[in-house]
Amino acid sequence: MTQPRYLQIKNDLLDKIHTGVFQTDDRIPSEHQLAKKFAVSRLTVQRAIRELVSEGLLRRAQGSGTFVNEQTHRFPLIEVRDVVEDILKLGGEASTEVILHRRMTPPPEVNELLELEKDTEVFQVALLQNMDSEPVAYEERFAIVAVYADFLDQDFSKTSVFDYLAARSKLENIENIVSAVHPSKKLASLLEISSNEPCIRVQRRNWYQGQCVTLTRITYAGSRQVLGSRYQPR
Amino acid sequence: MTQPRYLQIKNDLLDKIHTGVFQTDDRIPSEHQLAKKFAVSRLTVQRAIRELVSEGLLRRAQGSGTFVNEQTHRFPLIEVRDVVEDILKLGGEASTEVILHRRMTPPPEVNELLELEKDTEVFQVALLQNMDSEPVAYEERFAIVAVYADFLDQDFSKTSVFDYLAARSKLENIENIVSAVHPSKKLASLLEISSNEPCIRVQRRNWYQGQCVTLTRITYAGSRQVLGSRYQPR
DNA sequence: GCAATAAATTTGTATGCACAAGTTGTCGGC
DNA sequence: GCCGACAACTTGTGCATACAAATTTATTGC
Repeated sequence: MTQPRYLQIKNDLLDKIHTGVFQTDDRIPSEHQLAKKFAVSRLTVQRAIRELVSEGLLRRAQGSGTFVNEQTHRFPLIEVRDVVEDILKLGGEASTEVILHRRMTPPPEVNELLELEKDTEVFQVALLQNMDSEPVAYEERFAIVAVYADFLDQDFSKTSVFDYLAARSKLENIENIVSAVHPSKKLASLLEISSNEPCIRVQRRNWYQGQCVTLTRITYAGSRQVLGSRYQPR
Repeated sequence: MTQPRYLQIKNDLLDKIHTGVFQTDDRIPSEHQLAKKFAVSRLTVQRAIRELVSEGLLRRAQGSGTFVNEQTHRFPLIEVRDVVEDILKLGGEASTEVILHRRMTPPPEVNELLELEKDTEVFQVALLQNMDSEPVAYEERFAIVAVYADFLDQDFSKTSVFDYLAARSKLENIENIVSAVHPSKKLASLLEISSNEPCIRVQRRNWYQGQCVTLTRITYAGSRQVLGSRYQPR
């Protein structure tokens, strides 16, 4: 069982990167040089390199060369799915209660996050996610009117907001911020927890064509709620 | 400015997947058929397909065909890096204080998480991560003695634990759990926060050869600390 | 010395071909 | 009816070659 040549080359490069023969920002030998060295065609070398580029270890610039990226040892800590999806996976019965669903002028704090001018109107939807009729998360979303014109026509107790957005694939850049907070009194009562119970809050912003188009804040119901993931590296 | 042909093909396939022309588990036309349809060489089609495979949208089986994967709309919410790395990126001055560094018999609760027999010894290290001499996170790690024999020889105030583990590449399966907690009294005093302040806690377990080999718990110092990421889909 | 030009280098895209290897379905023989 | 042999199909790997496009380096003209 011999390894394909492009894999041999890929592993050789990988090794040189990991052992420090190639340092960050070094230029690696050109495709032509590598092809000669390994006695293969340029295309075979290119395949090895392209895979390493797609895996983020190398970057290349036409006319200039191929360079080593900074090695950051990063891997996904959590992946975003729909809350409903998560609940269903756990075997529970999910239901969604629509608390708010309207057009409004956001408070200055939200305005700032959405990078909007003053008094611009946005859509707002607030949902309470239940599992087996027990609240698990409070979800609040703001969306730019101009981008999501049919927002108010949606029935978010059936279609998930996530699906609605994903179907339009208007996600260009996503920022996620996770923090721990105490819920406000109103939120505590909605989630049926003490206002002294620590909660995870996930704030997400999506950009489309350089503009922030949605703001989402999900607060999970206290310490009985965790976010988890499993991941196989390589 | 015309798009490369392999991209045109890729986008055409992407579109057919998103609009449901190709459903989950459908077999898409063979490379030969697509090559004929688009009037390009097989390699050009192959490149489009290979990229979609590496992005997880398609899967292929030699001799059988190329199939559509389930579309899960998932993307990384946060990525794990080293706390020290994070701090350095923010521009502050990072330092690490080693609180504990020893061999011990873990309490039953840790024993269970590591899936160990009673009275098995493990290495324990506890670190306090500082930024500009202000504590930002408390890091507690347990490692199986048999796997990490040279654990105690490491100076974790210099080499990060993450690097130590990554260099040995003994990570086969990783589980992450994020929760919100109140710190214990001892922890609150170490982190110099009130014990009523909500904190993010990340618990990570790594498996190697089917066995859980490390357990890590990082508690971030209260609400002045958040986890974030930015991500470009596609 | 400086700037425009030209040449060399390097990656980007694409074709056509060839053979290997795995999978599936068909056809015969029994 | 069942099983093996075979053919057809599909993906996997690989070569030689060509030209385009971007960048860097060398050269030329002033």
